[in-house]
Amino acid sequence: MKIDPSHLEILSAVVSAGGLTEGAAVLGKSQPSVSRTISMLEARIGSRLFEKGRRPLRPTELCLTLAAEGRDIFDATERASQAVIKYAGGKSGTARVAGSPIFMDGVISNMIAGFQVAFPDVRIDQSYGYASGLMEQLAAGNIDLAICPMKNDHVPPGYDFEAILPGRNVIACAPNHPLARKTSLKLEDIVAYPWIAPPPDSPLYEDLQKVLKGIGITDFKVSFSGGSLVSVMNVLKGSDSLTVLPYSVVFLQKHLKSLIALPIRIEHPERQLGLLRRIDRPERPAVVRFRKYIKQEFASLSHTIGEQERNMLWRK
Amino acid sequence: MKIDPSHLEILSAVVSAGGLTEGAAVLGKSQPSVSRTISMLEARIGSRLFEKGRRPLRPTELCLTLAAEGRDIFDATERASQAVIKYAGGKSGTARVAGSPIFMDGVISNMIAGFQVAFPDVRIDQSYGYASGLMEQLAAGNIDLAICPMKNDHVPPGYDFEAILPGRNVIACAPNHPLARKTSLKLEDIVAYPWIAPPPDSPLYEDLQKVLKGIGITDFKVSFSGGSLVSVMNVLKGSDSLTVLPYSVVFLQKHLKSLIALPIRIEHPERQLGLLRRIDRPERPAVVRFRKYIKQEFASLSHTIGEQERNMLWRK
DNA sequence: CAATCTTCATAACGTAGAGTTATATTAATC
DNA sequence: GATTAATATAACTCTACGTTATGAAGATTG
Repeated sequence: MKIDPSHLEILSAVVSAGGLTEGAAVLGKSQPSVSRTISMLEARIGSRLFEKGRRPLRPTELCLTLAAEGRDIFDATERASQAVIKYAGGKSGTARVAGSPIFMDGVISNMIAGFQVAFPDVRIDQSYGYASGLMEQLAAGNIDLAICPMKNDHVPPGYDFEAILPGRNVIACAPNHPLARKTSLKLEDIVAYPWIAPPPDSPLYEDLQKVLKGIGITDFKVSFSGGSLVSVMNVLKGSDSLTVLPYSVVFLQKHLKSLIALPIRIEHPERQLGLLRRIDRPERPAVVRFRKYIKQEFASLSHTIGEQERNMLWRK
Repeated sequence: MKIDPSHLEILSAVVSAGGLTEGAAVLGKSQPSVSRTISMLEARIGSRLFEKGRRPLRPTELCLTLAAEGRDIFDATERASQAVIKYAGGKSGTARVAGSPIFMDGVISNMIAGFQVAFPDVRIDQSYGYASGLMEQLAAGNIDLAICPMKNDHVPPGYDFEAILPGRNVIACAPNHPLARKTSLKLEDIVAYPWIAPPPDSPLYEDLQKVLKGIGITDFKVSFSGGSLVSVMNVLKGSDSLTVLPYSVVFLQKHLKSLIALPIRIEHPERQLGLLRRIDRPERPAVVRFRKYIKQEFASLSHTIGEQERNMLWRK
């Protein structure tokens, strides 16, 4: 015998409310509706649920047993509703995000930490990639959001791009670098030092070349290449090398005293860092929440950088 | 947002079966029916439950959460169904039974013990009373079944009476009574001993008088009256008293060596012991089961008594 | 890569049942 | 016995579930 679970829910409401009228009120239904539902349930199970001809409705033993199950069912649907609300509000679920390694490690992962504290039930799946690969992953539906530099007017069709930070690179070195102590810096000062390069397929590698060419250096020595941010920082720290990194990355490492930017204004790429996603694929709530969180964090970061900026002297 | 619990059940079936078609088969429904139910559920909660355009249907995270609740709901309805089946089969519930004290204590309670072992989830509410009171209790709906002596052709309208044992009384005494050793008993032998009487409102009290009058004793001494069976037996054991008791009661005490019947055939009442119930009130399954159990036990008891009977010599 | 297979989605339609309001019954109370 | 309060019934509408038939699309295979 298959019993309709919602009938048990109704039964439970009637029993705990202490009557048909009150039960119907609790359920937000009319009294006759509930009355008939109970009658049909009685007919179906072939047993009375309430003693006949008793006016403060008296539940039978079987009724109480069934009502207890009804309560369980009510609780389960309630939990389900809450789960839906939580999910729809972006407070649970998964956001799959990918981006260029240096950015993810140097900036995004710090932001993710804050997000996790605020929304512990949202799972973040992070992976790495560069623009073309990221777009493939987006198209294939393997990731929900890409964080990468892109020229604002070069966004391919089918994608949406929100700029969150102007592309801006700096020459970076370890805080104990000889040049860090110099008060006035000349271009000639930096040519003597070896360079560390990001992985050759990274857009930063291209930036490095352009930057050095821009300041007149065509022949430079790359002493290390291919590492992730942590490796780059470690090598910088243990040597006199220089490198080119996004300013935001260096900025966030500053208080850790592991990186500083040399006050030389260099050519900045025309790209902007931004959030890339497929326009056709509906965003899951957790992704929306994560994306907005990241946008807000970057807005705040931009502002902080802007503040600091005014107190600094940059050489061209 | 109110979610229909049966939708969650269906979702759970689809998820655990691994597809719409299999899920529908498990549920005993057609595939389009299940398909549409899922679609409507998705529309109602505003989130996908299965990833779009994936052919081995892949549940989303939210879907798995809801399916887990669906499983709980399924389990609850299953428990409810089992409870109904158990109840309808008379294997759970309550039977309220009442009867004359001596019978209840001496015979019925022994049978109840066996019933409880066989059906531990049936609760027996026992109480005491005599014919008129029992009928009132039946009429008021306070008890389901009365066990009492009644003349077969004197059953009042509205009641059903099933005879289960002919009324038959014996003169009983303790096993260590002086008369117990005598091989041949004469009526004159018993007049010397004091008598114990049941409560004055009991039909047994009337029987006692008739019996004694029947064997020519009009002037007898009642040394104790009003006790229940245990008190009667205790008094018998500690004195040389005699009493009149239903043969079935004495018979069942025999192996306990606490009572014996004197082999004197006395006048038996025209009443029969039987099961009395209201004809208009539908019997709950547990009551049916209990009543049939008692009938069967009495049939077996009758048979056993009949066997013993043939090997005994009764004096008139 | 076309063909095929499998599985899910959609369409169309009948019906059960859950909702409503209005009203009749009935148990409890004074 | 009259009154009151709660439940049952009636009559009707409409949602939604069930069906079968069929279309569409991802997966698989030669």
